[in-house]
Amino acid sequence: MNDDKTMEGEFAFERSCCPLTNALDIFGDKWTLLIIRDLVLGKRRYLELISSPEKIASNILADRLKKLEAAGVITRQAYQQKPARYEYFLTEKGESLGPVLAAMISWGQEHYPGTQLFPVVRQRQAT
Amino acid sequence: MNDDKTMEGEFAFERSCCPLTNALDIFGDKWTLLIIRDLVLGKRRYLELISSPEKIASNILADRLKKLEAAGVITRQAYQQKPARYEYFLTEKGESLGPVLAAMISWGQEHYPGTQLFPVVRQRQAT
DNA sequence: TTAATATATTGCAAAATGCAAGTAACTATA
DNA sequence: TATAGTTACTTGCATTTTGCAATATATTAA
Repeated sequence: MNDDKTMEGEFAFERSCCPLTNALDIFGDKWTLLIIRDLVLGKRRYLELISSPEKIASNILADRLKKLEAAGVITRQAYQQKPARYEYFLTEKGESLGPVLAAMISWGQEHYPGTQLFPVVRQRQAT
Repeated sequence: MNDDKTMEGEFAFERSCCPLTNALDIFGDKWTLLIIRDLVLGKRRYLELISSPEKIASNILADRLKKLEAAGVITRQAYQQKPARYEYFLTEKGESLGPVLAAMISWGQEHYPGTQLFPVVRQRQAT
């Protein structure tokens, strides 16, 4: 494995000690922030996430949910047993991506006229 | 090809009309925003860009520079002929990514202690 | 003549992505 | 009872992207 993240001290970074680089190592791809967006909009379940208009593939969604949970950005809670069914929620670390989303949405709206954000699915709980 | 970007009207988007999605279609990967970061820090030339500690591969850098120019995020200017050598600059569209970088850097610094931004290479021109 | 510099391109292996189909454990309907 | 539907995935495989090393091109310097 040789996973540097288990190292101690000041050199435990995958690519560099740049904060931007370490952020991109978590969500630097075409799908991860769309999942975060959907959770911010109130989506919680697999079928809700997979129903977004970008048509994420099922295996990609499952992979990203695992990685985001491992990174501490989301958690999942079983809402029923037999069979176990889960809902996904943003952690505080995930919630704090709000300004990142806001900045990117603002940039997109400015430079790609005609784009518009999707409606909120469900009102989120106050923390 | 079937490239929707040549279509007219309200349906000319690759994946969806979401502003976040369209932003991610430009810089949703592990490298593009690092190039933007370097340009913000004052880097201009190929060797400067390729010398960053993340060790971007030469073909990836060339590919991203082409795509960013096509997207109107950067421009290049020859600083000499024989042989032609280019410097890369952010356009206004590229400069306006500042708040996106700032939000991501802030998130990275908050959640990945020990990260620190690299020093400015060269003072940028006032616009 | 040889080396160095700057900006790439090429070839190929490895990894990530995309698509379709399959699976498991139920629940609802005929 | 049998059949179909729901939800949350997993699997297999082809395509695409990435990563790494080597090569290319034009020029200047030693």
